[in-house]
Amino acid sequence: MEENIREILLGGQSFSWTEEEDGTFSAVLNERVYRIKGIEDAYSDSYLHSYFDLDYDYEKARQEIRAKDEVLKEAVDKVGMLRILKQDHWITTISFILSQNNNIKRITGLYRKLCRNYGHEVEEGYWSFPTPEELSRATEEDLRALGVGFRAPFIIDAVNKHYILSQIDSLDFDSAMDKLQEIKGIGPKVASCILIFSYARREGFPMDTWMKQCMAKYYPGKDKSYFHPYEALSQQYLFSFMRG
DNA sequence: CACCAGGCCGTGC
DNA sequence: GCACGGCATGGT
Repeated sequence: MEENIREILLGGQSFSWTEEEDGTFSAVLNERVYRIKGIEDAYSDSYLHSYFDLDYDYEKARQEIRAKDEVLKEAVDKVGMLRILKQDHWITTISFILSQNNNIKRITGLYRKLCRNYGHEVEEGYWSFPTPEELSRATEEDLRALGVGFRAPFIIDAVNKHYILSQIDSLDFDSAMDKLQEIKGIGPKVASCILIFSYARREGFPMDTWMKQCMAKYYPGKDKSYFHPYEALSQQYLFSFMRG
């Protein structure tokens, strides 16, 4: 089954990627520019090997999710094959703080403004996402001027508490959720996105507006435990299905 | 003009 | 514990 690379990179789990005119996807990660056409381009690079979680059997997971019920079958067949990325903790944290009460297009725009204004140029025209230290130069007023709105103080708090992100790996899921929510602007939904999309915690099940609709319509009375042990990947298929 | 977008915070009960 | 209004911005 061919991977839905566009949905994987642009469908709402990452805001780092740009689709170029020729169909190449590019992103600044790991202090350099990566350009790929498909997953096959990731196998020869150790950073991308981890980033695309190539050691996990997504085909098997997909088949088991597909066999769960008719809704998931339709979702999986329509969406194709998804992966869940293992992204940088810091980048993912700020990305999903930006995501609250926002849409993917505008989140991507704000992400790029942060890169252009506070990151550094690793190649002509390609800017890195700012480190906590780089972003600490920004005041709340600076961030509001960029257009992040009421999320400005949340970003400042994340800069001040970024050390939290190195403490997550040693915690169980519930403790990790609580720990991330010590940062202002991070609630249950954003915390679960961070745990899924950068800590490979497959039991996360973010409930955004799309998923609330989905659960009310197709899974009344059920919760994330129904999807065990594929909570995160099932959610990702359903999210793409609902938006599609 | 309204309502929505990968929600959360502060307040009130 | 749960319900509610407010919140910046841009798109429909």
